[in-house]
Amino acid sequence: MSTLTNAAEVLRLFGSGCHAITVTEVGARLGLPKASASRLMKAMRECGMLETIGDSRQHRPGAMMLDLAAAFRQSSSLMRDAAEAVAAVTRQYGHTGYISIRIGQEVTAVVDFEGTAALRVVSNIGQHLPAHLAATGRALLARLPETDLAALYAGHSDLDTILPRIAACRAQGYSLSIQETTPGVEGISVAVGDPGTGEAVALCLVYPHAVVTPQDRDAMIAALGARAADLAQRFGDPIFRAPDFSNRTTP
Amino acid sequence: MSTLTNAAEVLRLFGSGCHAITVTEVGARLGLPKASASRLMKAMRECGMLETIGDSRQHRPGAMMLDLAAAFRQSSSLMRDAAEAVAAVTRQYGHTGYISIRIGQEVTAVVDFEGTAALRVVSNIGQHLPAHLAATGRALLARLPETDLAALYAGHSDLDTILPRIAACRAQGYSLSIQETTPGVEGISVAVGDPGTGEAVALCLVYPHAVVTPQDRDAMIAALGARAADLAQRFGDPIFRAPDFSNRTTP
DNA sequence: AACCATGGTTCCATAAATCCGAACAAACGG
DNA sequence: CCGTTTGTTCGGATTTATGGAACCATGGTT
Repeated sequence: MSTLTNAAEVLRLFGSGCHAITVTEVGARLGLPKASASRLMKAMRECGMLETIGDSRQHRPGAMMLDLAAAFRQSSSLMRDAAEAVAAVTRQYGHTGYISIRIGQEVTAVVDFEGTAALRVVSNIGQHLPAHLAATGRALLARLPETDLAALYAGHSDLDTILPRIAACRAQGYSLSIQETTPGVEGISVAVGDPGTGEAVALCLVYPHAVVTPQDRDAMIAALGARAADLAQRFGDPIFRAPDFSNRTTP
Repeated sequence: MSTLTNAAEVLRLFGSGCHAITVTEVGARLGLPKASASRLMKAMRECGMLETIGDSRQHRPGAMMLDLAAAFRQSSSLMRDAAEAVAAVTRQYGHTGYISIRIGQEVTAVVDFEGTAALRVVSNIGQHLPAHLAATGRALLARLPETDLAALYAGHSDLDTILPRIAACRAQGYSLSIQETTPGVEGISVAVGDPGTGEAVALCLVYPHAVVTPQDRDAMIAALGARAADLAQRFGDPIFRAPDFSNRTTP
């Protein structure tokens, strides 16, 4: 089914900052003759997968993607309930929260809740980060058996630092990110899973480093952990480990 | 391109509460032989458009839809800026806000911002409402020339009530919904457009009817209208009309 | 254990769609 | 207006998609 594959490749070009694209660009990036690119994108327009922006030559994903992303979120009880839990913590503390999932070596945000606090965080839905470099990613990786983790990162140049860091996160029950992905911003994350579906999500809060004391931070970790523990009990997650403050690191 | 059309039809089944679907259901709903449905969905799984939920037979849209929805939102300066404007009003008043777009006779939400107030609103992204029955829809319809509006609703059974209602909304510069789509909930909406791309979005706030006084409501309408006016000026919207309280109705 | 129903997958000959380069059309900028 | 760039259409050979039949997997019943 080459047409479907080509269409998916076109759709996959939208990411990493690419919100709109022309026929010529698609042809160049996918190595398609311009006639093929033009015809494919015409067909994708006609079935709603793409749409043009006004009368311009720029194409973007079609509006149906809003429905599809919503259906994806709603398809999982775990994601739905985790989102509710994070929303509640966001309301409680006023900081931005979100839930993330892992896809291979990357994490991506599923839904976010903007806080009322001073920090304005651009939504990171649609962004993919290396999992080991983000609090959410580390929390999710910590759920993997050692063998699976080693296999996932086999041959990775930073293997020496990744494995111990994830192990520390696993022992601690949460992960912390200090100015790691965004200057001035700290993030805390706890992951929980559903053995019935094999899914796992990371619950996360982000806040400005400068305005949150260590005591505040611990309170938020505890709140996030309590919500996650509730989810873990509800879904019967055998891997879940509640945050443990007795051995502090920044994994 | 029949395969692409079929794939799009499969994807379009996700909506109106359908978050997951099996091969047999797809075959039945699209009138496809089960062999065709099976093969099509297998190909869609392989290119990431669909994924199964754990080991079950249930299929959902693939996670790539999160990226595509984000790209859709980011592809439009108007949507981005309108979202920021609504987020600010949500923070200011604590009520849930969102922006919507119109697709034919329907409206759908693009992005929402959950408030801190008592009202817990389930995200309506992924829901489609008849435009004329929603505040956002009426605000957007009010932007259409009379002839376009009449053509859009030609033959509609409620034409006698739709046209005057939209006209009233047009005269007033905003629309109001009182317990119309959700019991106990009121919504206010103002629409603004970008003549460069031909796009229009409705900015909207929803709040519990019981806790918001008419004075509060007017203040929120004014705040939303001021933000929309700023957008209208920035994008050069010749149709925009600021909220006008001198002739109150509930259009 | 054998059988049945249900849901899903694979096979294969035929039908339909796709492909690419060339020709053509449209849009843009000087 | 003209030249350049971008995008679209055409058509026959090639590739892919199709549907019914056969097969497979799973769970429940006798």
